[in-house]
Amino acid sequence: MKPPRSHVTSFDVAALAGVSQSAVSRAFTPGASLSDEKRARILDAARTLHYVPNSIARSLTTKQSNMVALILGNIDNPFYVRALSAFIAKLQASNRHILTFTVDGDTSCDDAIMRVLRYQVDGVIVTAAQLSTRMTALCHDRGIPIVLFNRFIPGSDASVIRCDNFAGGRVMAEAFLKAGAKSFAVVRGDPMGATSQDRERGFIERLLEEGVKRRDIPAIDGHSLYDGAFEAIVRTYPRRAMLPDAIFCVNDIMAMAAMDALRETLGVSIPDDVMIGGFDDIPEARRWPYRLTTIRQPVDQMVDESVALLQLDDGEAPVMRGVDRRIPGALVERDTIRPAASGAGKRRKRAKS
Amino acid sequence: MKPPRSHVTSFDVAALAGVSQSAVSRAFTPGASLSDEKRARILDAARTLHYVPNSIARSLTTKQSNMVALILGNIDNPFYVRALSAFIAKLQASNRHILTFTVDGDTSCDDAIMRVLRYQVDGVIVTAAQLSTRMTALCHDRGIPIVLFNRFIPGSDASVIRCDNFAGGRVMAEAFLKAGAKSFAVVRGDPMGATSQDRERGFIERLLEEGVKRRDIPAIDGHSLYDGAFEAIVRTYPRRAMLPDAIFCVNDIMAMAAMDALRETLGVSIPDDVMIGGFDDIPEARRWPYRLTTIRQPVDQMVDESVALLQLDDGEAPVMRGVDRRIPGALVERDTIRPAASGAGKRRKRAKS
DNA sequence: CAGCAAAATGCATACGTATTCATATATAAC
DNA sequence: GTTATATATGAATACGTATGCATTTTGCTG
Repeated sequence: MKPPRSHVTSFDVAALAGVSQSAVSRAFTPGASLSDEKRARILDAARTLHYVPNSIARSLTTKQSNMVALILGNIDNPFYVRALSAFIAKLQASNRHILTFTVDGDTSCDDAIMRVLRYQVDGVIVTAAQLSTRMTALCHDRGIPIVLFNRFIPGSDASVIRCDNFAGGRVMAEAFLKAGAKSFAVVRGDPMGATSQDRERGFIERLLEEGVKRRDIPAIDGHSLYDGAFEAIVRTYPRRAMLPDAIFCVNDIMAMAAMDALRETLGVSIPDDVMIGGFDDIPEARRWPYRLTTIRQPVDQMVDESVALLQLDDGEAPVMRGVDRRIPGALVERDTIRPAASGAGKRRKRAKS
Repeated sequence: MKPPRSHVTSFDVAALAGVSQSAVSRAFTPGASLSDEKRARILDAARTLHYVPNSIARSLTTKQSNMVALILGNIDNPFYVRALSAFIAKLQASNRHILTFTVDGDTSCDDAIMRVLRYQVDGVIVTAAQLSTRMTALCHDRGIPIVLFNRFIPGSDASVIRCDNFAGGRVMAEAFLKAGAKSFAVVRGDPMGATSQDRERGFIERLLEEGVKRRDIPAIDGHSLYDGAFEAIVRTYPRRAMLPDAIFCVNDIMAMAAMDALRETLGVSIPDDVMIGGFDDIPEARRWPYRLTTIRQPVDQMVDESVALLQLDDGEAPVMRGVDRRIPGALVERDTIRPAASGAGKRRKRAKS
């Protein structure tokens, strides 16, 4: 029925334009030495033949695939969707192509890397997934740069770009203290993940300085999921009297889950009965009925720096390793923490941000 | 510093294992004729040399890149994130790789297709983006199957898999009618998009049958965005008295926006003061405080059928064209439409779904 | 017009694998 | 043991492009 994939090659175009195949190749290579007249004739011929250069063949000779692998876990968290979106836009703008993988329990990140290596990708970005140091070594052997986005793997020499989670945790504690909170709790994500740990540790450190006892800051496991946090909150606080003054959730989806759970099951009022703090500043956080006070991760800047670290434009540069860039986040004050001034005041509408 | 990308090739492995390069190639090709003893020796050699087959070179000879392009617009809508996630999982499971593109106003879908064609992808899936018929022709010429996910482009012979949007609209109207609604409004997305139009048309058709006058069903443009719908609702209903009995939003994010807007600005109670219907059944729709009654799109089934239509496993099959598969959605009854029985009753909690 | 640098062009080859074809070896049938 | 058949193996080549090198053409200076 259909012609068996009739491929138009640079030779066909060359024949039609009356030039050599080399000339055709040069016509599609910016900066190559070729007269304008000939280039025009070639492009004309290419158009009439519907010729499209074959990137696969190109990659074979140049050893540059122009592809970047993006390995993501936990796509349920809107923060990583936001990051994904930013990565795609950024890489697409520089004419790069994105090979996307998702990993979870079943498909380990190492598997994904192994498959990606076959494609000679120019770089690998890993977000929200675990990665063995053996794999980073394998990538580095082959000269493939790899950067961890908001992940830290002890003992690995992979580069990492992350928000300053520790400092962010401290800032959140400070905000609670200023608002007059005396009792606290923290809802953490993956108890083994560096991201969750750092935020929690920063938070606790600041409270300890204020004389709060460590055992008075209970940790609740929300597993970085909406449902996980919702159920954990319901289980932990069956009665309103048990609530602390302030709950720090190490990311926004869990904060939203906590708010939903507390309002639905106990009918509590936020921030009057209990204050809530989040982390990430996902788009949903600013919406009614949440208007969540949170720490904003500068996603775009983090993405920019991640891509820059790949050094895609300089094929000869040695791969960066061991970089650990911590970018500060910023407190976004909305309606889930009482304003500092008013001692125990009424809820007050704040300017939209 | 670093060795200039020392690539271990099948020749190196062949030399170490004392066999020909052909044998190495066969060792990595399932089903190839090769003795077990030799295969084992080759795999051993490959392991010690850290050899990884080069898929680029492989693709060049086989003309099968094992890559599928995924072109997505409107990644702000969680429904498409959900679809993306399903596509990745599905394709990954069959050892396929995904080339991801996002398009919006700036980068048109046609541009993305042009870039994708260079990579000899085995198939293209387009979700939530416009596409010229010229491009589908170009793909078909090259034997590349292309399927539109929840899009319909009149005059194109690209295959499309979509939810039965028209029928879904009718079902939603039916649900409103059963609940006793007498006045209506519809919040639409892209007024030119077939998806939005079909849902709206189905909805209206059913109401016309009931004697409702067309001019009594005002359309509000929400642009398929949370913010767009929020503002449109606020603008359209400055006073509670102006509200209809029921508002059908052609997708869930706009329904959530409508609920947020109405509750925040007018303090209305849903479904007592106004009933809301959505479409998609995104994960957020079932959460408190929404618990949205909506039409569920069977994402997984739609994704499965889309991938099946690509016929990736049969390189010789002629590309399917002109298929238009409409998969029915299902009404998910939650708390934003009053139960049918109670004439104009109190809000009643329903079982979690 | 000579002389020379710079640009333009074509030829030939490399990139790393899959696969066809021919040959060698093992297996089966009688 | 002999022929027929299936299987294993290697040599050689194709896939489509980029690029180093040699050669020709152009442009420019004196």
